[in-house]
Amino acid sequence: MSNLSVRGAPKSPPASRTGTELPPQYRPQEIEAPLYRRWLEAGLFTARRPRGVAADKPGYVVMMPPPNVTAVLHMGHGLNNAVQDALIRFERMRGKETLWLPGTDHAGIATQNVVERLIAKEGKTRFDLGRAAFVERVWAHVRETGSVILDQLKAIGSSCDWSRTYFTMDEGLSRAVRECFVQLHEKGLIYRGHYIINWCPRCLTALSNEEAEKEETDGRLWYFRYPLVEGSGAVTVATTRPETMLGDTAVAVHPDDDRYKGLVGRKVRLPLTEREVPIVADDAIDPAFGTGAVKVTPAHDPLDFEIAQRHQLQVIDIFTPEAKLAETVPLRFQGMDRFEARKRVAAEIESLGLLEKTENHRHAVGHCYRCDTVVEPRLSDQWFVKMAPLARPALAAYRTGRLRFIPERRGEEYANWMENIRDWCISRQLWWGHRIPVWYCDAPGCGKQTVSRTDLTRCPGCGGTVRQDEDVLDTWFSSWLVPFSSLGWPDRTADLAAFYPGDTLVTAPEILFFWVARMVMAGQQFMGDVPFTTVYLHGTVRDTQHRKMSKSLGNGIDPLDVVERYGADALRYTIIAGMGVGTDLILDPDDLETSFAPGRNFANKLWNAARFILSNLDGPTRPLAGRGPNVVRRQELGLADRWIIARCDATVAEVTEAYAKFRLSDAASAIYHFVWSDLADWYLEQIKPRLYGDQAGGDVARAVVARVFEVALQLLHPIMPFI
RNA sequence: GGGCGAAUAGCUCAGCUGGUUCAGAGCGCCUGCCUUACACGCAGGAAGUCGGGGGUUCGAAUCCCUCUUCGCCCACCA
Repeated sequence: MSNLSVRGAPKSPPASRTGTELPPQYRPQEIEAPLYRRWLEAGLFTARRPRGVAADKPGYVVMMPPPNVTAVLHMGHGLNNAVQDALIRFERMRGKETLWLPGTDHAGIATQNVVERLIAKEGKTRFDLGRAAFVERVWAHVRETGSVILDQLKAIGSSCDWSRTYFTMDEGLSRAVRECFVQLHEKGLIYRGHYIINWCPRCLTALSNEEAEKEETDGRLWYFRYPLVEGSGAVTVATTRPETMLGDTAVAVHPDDDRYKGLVGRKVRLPLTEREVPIVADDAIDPAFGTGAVKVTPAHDPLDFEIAQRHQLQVIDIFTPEAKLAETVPLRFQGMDRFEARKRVAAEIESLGLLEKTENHRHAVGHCYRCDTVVEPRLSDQWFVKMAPLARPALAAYRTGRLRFIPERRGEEYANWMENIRDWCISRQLWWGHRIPVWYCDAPGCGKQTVSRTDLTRCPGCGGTVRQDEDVLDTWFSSWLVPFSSLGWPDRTADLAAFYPGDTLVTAPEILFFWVARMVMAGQQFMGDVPFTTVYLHGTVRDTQHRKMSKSLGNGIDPLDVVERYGADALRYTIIAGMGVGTDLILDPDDLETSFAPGRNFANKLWNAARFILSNLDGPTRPLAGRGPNVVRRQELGLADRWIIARCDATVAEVTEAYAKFRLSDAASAIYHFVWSDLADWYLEQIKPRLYGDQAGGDVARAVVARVFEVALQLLHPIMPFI
């Protein structure tokens, strides 16, 4: 907004406002929606002249983090979009061609869960409907409710380019997903493997490492004695999961551990199963933990699985997909829930006199990020993306400064993740999502596996019938492409040429790895450049006890409630003024009045200042700058006039810098103080005698106040666009 | 276990490169005011050993060390 200046040439003669009357009461409800409609009708948010086409106009592109298609607006969205809108409006006012691209995410697990709950009310499961009917049901739900969240974003004033709105399951974006899969496969970066993955026994699907959220939990460490098969004595192992001992196929010790030197190669008899399992030596064992001897359950622990591979151990899967005990365990345990089995196994071991002791033990346990169920490590066939080759350029982008983070420290988290990257499990045992584009030939003797951009009905090898992989892709496998798939990729569209790479990504730190980091990797891989150059990570909305606002805690605030009561401007001002760079926003769900007082009071103040000013602009108003006989000459300005003009210019500079540095709360408070303390409390009071006609200079005061107030409103526009 | 932040008025937080906008803002609180824009307001006011301790410096909320307390991210010690 560097082109704003009090003495700069006025865009429109203030005289045009002469005689305007505002209603005495500030009623945002009556102003905001009609104004928003006018903006839309005028097409003000539609990016028209892409970069390259009109090279004289620099661009500014922001990709909205697409909300889940079933989502309803919460304060997190409110904060996220208030920030984006402030940035996009600021750059738009600075004269850039802006694109703020909105969309929705099909949100595989989340949406499938929602619809499953819906049909559960009819007493049905997805299996009752069958795959095709269930997917159709989800589509129906999406068609019906999918635009709710976007309409809600409009209510808070978001100036998105709605003409380019996308959905991650649109035809075009689905094509992008296929193209991406095929290309990565061709480069050897996608593979199918038999590994231990994180499994949610409630959602019945694999999860990525990021989707299994570690939570520190108070647990227990049980010490079990496994008797030696030959001779007397026993080996004591320590475990946090007694139930898995039913799937043990070995005991492992460190090769240099003198305590067990003579035992390696011998066997123990596994209690409860009477299975004889070997004692093996493996470097992965930490002699310092527990007894230094570890029970090995290859099917249910990643480390144990690796040990099993090194020693060719038997692998026994003891769980069903629901994490109940399977037929591979003694009959009395079969069908038992894993936590019930934990108690039973421990109790039986104890009754056999084989429980040496137990200890309290705090450790991290994975939980499903969608339903919070304790994740079960499970051995299965899944598709993976080899991540190290993708991470290298993404890390380089950060190291070279091409990509930066606000606040800066988040960059180190990003780098740390990139440096320790692990392969990405992308297959999900769900029905809602992009189906994996792989077809298997059933013909005897062929068995060919084909990865294809187009649907197949016949095997390209033998012409036999094929069946498509049953699984769908991780939701984030479409999200990570959004910065270019939403612009038309893989086609070379004008939008893609014009708007890639974008500029700023505004999001919550929770999805730094899920989404942000992967977008950078995909951008580098498929477009040869980062998708954005600045990542602004804002804080979280919390209640007065600093708990994250959530539906389950019932401590949320409905932003639309706030809009209804105090207006979108008040909501937005409160959010932005209350939020430091990268810090959390604390609001009291039980006291909206107090929580939103800053915004509400300020909006009301502005309204009344405007009323006062407009009601006094009844005479012909003179321009402050420019040419002509009417222009206010410098000598005509009084001390107060010169002071408020100086303050206004200083505020313009301060606010412009604050916006440009993403210090939105600084911008908000600078405008607040200018309007309230300088303009309202001092200047407006000072000019009253002049305006009321009993002193000279009323026309000069009118000229000054009209211009100064106009500038203040312009400065405020990114934050409070309606007023 | 590794990495990183934060601690300033009752509450939420500014304070960016050590020094006259350095002890600030909003809310809350106290005292007056329905002064013809606004009581969602106006004029005033009280309120902080800047988490504790040590250091560097002419000078520290700000830099260093240390302790305490909260928080975040990462992690295959079962």
